[in-house]
Amino acid sequence: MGRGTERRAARQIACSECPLRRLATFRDFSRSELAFVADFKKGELSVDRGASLLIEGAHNPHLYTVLSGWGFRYKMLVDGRRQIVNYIMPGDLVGLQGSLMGEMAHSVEALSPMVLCVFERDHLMSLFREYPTLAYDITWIASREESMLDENLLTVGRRSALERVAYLIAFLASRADSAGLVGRNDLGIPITQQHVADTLGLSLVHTNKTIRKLINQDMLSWGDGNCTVLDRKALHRLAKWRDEERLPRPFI
Amino acid sequence: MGRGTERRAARQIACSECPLRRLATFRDFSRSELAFVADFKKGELSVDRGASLLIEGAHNPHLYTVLSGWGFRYKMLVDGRRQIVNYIMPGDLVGLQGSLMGEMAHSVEALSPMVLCVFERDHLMSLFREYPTLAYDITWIASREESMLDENLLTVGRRSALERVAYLIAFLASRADSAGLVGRNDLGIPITQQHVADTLGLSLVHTNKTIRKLINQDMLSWGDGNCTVLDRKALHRLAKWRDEERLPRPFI
DNA sequence: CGACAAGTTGACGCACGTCAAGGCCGGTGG
DNA sequence: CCACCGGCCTTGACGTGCGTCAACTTGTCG
Repeated sequence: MGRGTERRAARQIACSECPLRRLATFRDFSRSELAFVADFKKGELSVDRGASLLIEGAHNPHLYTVLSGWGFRYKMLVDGRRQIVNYIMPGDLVGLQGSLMGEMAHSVEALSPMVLCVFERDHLMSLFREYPTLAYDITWIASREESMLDENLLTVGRRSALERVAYLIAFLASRADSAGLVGRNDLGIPITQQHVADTLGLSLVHTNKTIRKLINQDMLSWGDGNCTVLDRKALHRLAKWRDEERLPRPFI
Repeated sequence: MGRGTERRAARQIACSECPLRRLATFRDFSRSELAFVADFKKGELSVDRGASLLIEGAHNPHLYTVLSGWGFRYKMLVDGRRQIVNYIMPGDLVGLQGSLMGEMAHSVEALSPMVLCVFERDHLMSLFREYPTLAYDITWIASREESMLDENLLTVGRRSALERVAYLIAFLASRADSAGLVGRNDLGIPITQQHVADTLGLSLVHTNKTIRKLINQDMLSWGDGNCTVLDRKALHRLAKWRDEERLPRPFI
């Protein structure tokens, strides 16, 4: 499928005991919804850091929900220029676009070891038929993705390099929060400066110099392929951040 | 609601006679689907060029489908920098994100006189409950929007100014095609160079110089707030365009 | 020990931004 | 009728934020 090892494991976590569902950020399911999802789930997929989950142009019979780990979606031009389009973390739905439209229009790669629930795309229609509330949730999730992309476009199109970096780091930290990735012994955001550059439309060198400025101002620290936020308020100020109300969100 | 006049008109076009539905690009409806949509529709909205349809931060009780005309979605930073995030044309759904998540995260403005079908967002859940095929369509539409945004991000982040302009014009021409806007006496794409600049993350002056290069190479022409494509292949080549399969698409 | 991935830093160049001025044209009002 | 204005496009001169090139460091893995 791609570089990096990968293996399919038998089901390890029952949906009823899904650790994500306990988090305050995610909405509760009715008993029957839970039963449907448990049946919808066909297995689990574990991949290493660097593994390709989905590849642009391919047809993939599966749909995933991230159980743990980080990843990113990206597109490439023929000559190798890469644009990271968004990041993926626990609770996110992966591969919906391919399920609906056939061919994937982007690739997905793991930033850390990941575990994903596997669903079959052929059963998606039955979800829509039998569980309108879940169908609504899926649309909600797609719509949330859309609004993240809008904001990322604003960032790449109209913010300066310094604002862009501040925004991106604050954005990732905020999402990590809401996905319940805080108190754990995860050391921070598992990205390299190359990822930052490819997300923000900057060169690696200029990205490095910009990050360094933020480090020198004690807004964040960088080490070992890991970024940690030290002064979130300062980042928000720099990035002209506007927080949105954060409602409990759905997840499949 | 915004600048520009605006008026609500009584229903003028019955869904069963919707001119869009006759186009090859849109999928056919069953009789009962059509009946539902006809009932879902609460009226029509006509606005002039320059009118604001939706405003960032506002709550709007409506959901729209574009019947005719062009518009665009945009976001702004506090200091006035503007980023156009996508364009809107016949057959597109407008305001879904606000319907699902409450507050609008972007604004929408008309590029030409527009007519829109008005739906009430409170009835969206009943659509999901009673017409899973329509719910599926809505999700499909959201997913299509997502893949357009992905591509726009790639453009703004990784293409050069010349590639960006070529890509954008080709993109708009292609969408206009598939929305059935060709043979009509519409003279072209109704945008100003300021719109192009705000879409591509460029300055107005540099945008102008870039467009001029394309005009001098007879790839397009510009006049009277209107852009016309003269050599689509050349634009595609320049933009490193990849065409996607174009399936019949849904529309509500 | 070499090889490679990730980060760092300085020197230099260019693609783009900014500033400034002017042209064209349709609309409005004297 | 002309005078004036504002929206849109155009062009030149000049400045700068970011890209490119190149070299070095550090850590890790074999």
